[in-house]
Amino acid sequence: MAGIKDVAAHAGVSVATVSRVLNDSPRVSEETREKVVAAMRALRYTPNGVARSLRTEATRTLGLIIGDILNPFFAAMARAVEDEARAAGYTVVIGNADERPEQQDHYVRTLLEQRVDGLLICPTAETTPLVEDCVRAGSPLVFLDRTLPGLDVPAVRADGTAAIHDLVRHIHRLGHRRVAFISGPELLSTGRERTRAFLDAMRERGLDIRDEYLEAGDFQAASGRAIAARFLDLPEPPEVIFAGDNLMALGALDEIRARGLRIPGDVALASFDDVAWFVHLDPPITAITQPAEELGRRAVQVLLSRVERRPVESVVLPARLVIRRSCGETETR
Amino acid sequence: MAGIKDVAAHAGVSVATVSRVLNDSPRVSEETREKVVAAMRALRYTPNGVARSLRTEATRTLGLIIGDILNPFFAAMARAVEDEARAAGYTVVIGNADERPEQQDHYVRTLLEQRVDGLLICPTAETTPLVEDCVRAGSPLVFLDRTLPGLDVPAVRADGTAAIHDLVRHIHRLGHRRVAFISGPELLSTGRERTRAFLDAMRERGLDIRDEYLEAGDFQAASGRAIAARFLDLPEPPEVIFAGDNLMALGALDEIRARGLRIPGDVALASFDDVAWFVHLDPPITAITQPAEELGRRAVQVLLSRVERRPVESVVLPARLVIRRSCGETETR
DNA sequence: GTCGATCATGTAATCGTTTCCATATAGTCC
DNA sequence: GGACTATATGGAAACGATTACATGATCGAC
Repeated sequence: MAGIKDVAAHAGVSVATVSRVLNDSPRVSEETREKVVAAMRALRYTPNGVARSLRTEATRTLGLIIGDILNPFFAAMARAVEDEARAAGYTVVIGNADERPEQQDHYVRTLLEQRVDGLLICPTAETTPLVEDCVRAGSPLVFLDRTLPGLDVPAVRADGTAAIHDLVRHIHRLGHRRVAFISGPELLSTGRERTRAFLDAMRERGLDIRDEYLEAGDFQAASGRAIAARFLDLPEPPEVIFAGDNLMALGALDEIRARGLRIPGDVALASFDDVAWFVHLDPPITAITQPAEELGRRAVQVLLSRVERRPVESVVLPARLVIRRSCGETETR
Repeated sequence: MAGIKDVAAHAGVSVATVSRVLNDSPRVSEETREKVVAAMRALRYTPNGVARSLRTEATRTLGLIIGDILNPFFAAMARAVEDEARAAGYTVVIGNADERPEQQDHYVRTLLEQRVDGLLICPTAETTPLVEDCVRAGSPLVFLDRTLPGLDVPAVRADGTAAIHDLVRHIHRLGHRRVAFISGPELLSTGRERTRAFLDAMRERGLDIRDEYLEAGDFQAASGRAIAARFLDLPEPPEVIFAGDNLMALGALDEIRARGLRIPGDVALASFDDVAWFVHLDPPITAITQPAEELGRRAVQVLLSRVERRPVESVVLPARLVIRRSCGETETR
């Protein structure tokens, strides 16, 4: 493959000059520039980004380590990250951590070796020593969606507290009293936050929370289904099931359907995390929507601020309740 | 950041030796290896992949240029590509072409500059000169899901012909005669193939295809909805609407629901492309499922064969009909 | 006509690895 | 004990760009 030397020879100039036209330096005459451009075209020259990166210590590449690209919420964030990065002239390398700390570490290591300019991580449950090292070493790191306690890393995430309060009020006004929550893992900041908000909101409305109405899943569909089944098997089953993410809501939905129960007549359903097809369900599912795209975009902006050593602040965006029909139709009060 | 030189100095050996332990060369004594490993640990040495790539002319990186990561079919392929690549020791750079040839070109150019070892492309409609250049230059290229006519590039894709014949038979046996097809763009190989298979299958069963029952969308939800609306406005609307991909099926579903029509009583619905939530709909949607994960995995295998200069062949996997309830319950014949 | 400024261009060092070749040491064989 | 081989290590040249510094030309001002 042709290199800068070949172009220089072909155009009858030095490599320095070729490099200058490559980088749009003003220090080169129009005439020479044209000669060089012609030579590049003739030789089908493609600049070697690897060599350039070695010299300039910048790869114009961002790493994104994500739980699972199949989860529509993550997919939407990934998409936005990609768009925003491209707009800023960066490409992004995606790593699926699959919620496994060791796989997350694999990607942190690999991407660091590839010398990405910055790293966006949706951290899995545990803080790993490797991540701590990164923080200490000052690698440009930004957490996305979730945070890790005790680490001084800027984070871009949504806060569902207000939306959960709204949801509980909505449910309450609909006349429901017994509401069960399929929570997320206690180890994830998002899981903790949602459980706490739910409990607070219930207490605030004077609704008691029975122990058997609160169980933690793992943010995957199967756990949602199993927990919903246990709720429904209770001597006094809940009137409402609120799932802590879209996949567990899906699992709960399956269980409800499998039992031939009607929503919201027999049991109401609500979900944290909205996904496009909730609105196509019958009835459409009431859900809390997170601004996935904006999270992705903002995360890139924050990360690029860090990369360029500008001051950086964490970002918290509100989630929002979207009332549809799966909890009931008319609010009474 | 510490480099190989620092490690060498710290361990009291030469850079060559450090490099050898880095690459697991057998030509280094156990004693020295330990000294070097200790030095690496002490200095928190992270190998510089950029420098290594420059020297070895290999980046252990694959590029994946895809229509839209938000489309669950593409997301599933991307996920599989990533898994398979990781298993082989590669990372994946993803580019969203968004069905725009110029954006596809942007990524081809960028990834080529970054010297990815191979490129997986889901080509957009038109063949661009840049892609032709790549083929001519012999860059390791594999097409995924779609092909481009007249280019000698291995492709990994699904063939829906048999499944479409099965679907038409299913519909026919259910007693339906008037079936309309929302086809994909004529410019995409998948669009063409599905239309042709549908027409063939209909003819084979002696069903006539009225012109007004065949209209091409762009594989996006909005076009599916608009075309479904036109079908339903016809003096004699179809008994069945078959959508050429999952997003257009979604659009059609919206239109049907908006009109308060019942599925399959008022109009039946079927979709090319299955997505997880079709089964949660009421009624569950009859669909043709493509082996997205296997396509992704096989594509990586084929691409790596090319990269390693082993012989390469295109792969065609069958799509499969999944009968659910959206076309009717009991087949008569 | 000389001086200095400005501009276009060239020379060569550099980035952090890998790897070819050379070299030193030890071990084996006759 | 000398010749040879095997083994462990080091020196230095790549890889393909960027860039600090040097150089020669042109030009205006005095």
